[in-house]
Amino acid sequence: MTKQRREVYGLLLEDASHPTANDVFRKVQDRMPQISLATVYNCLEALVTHGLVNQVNFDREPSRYCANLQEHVHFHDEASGRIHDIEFKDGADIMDFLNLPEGAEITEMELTIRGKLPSRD
Amino acid sequence: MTKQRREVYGLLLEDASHPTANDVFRKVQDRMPQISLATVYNCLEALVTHGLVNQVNFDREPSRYCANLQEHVHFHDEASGRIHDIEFKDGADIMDFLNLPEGAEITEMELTIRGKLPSRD
DNA sequence: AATCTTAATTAGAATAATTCAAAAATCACC
DNA sequence: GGTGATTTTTGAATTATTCTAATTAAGATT
Ligand SMILES: [Mn+2]
Ligand SMILES: [Mn+2]
Ligand SMILES: [Zn+2]
Ligand SMILES: [Zn+2]
Repeated sequence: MTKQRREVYGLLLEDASHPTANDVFRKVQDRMPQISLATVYNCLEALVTHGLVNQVNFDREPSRYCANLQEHVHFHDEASGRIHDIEFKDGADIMDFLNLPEGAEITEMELTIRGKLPSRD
Repeated sequence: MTKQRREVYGLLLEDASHPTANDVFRKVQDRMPQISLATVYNCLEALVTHGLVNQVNFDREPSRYCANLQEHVHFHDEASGRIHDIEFKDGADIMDFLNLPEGAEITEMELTIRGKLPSRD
């Protein structure tokens, strides 16, 4: 854990907005004006490799980063543009919904949903 | 439907390997040597816009294209590198597994799985 | 058939997220 | 405090995709 990695990680822990590498760069710059974008990419890669952070991809958009380690899916709200974490119901197992061939092993799963959330007025 | 679009679409109908734009380009060139990569991108975009073809994204890899219009998810086999279409079980509804907020509307959903399929020996 | 109209294709340049390479800085340990 | 390993920094390279401008093709109209 270097200073820069701690800074990037700390930001992701308190910012659940699923920022892009560039978002992270701009925000970390407030506290470390000399940090470079390449370092942010390096830090994010290190955090992802060590399993502290998830890299989240939406279509061909820039990758976003998420420090929520709970298994969850991503809901992309078309109205606000915001991304929300959605958890599975207790006991839900995705294997129960799919016609997977006998003996298939799942390493990793990514579910993203696009839609509208009810406005909070 | 232009000649080029028909050619690209025909290829995708008979090739379920989820080829990239570049894969499509190389294969269509056999039958239309003068076609350009930009045209392949244009044709794919037109087919996607008109709902005949799905654009499939895996992490940050190049987009792949799929003419299977049945609702399905993608299983990326780590051993072979191949992508397989997996269907939902009858009556399965993803909303039943998720803690979605009251009133959320789903426009679109994408589920990709990475794992190992049993080898077919 | 010749002309007009519109949309599609082509070739090549531009874009933008990400990665890479080399040099400078930092760190860990003796 | 020196030495080797790791990280950061800067700036250049990469690469999938998009854009631009010019050309071609396809239909419709005379
Ligand atoms: Mn963002
Ligand atoms: Mn391919
Ligand atoms: Zn998340
Ligand atoms: Zn498919």
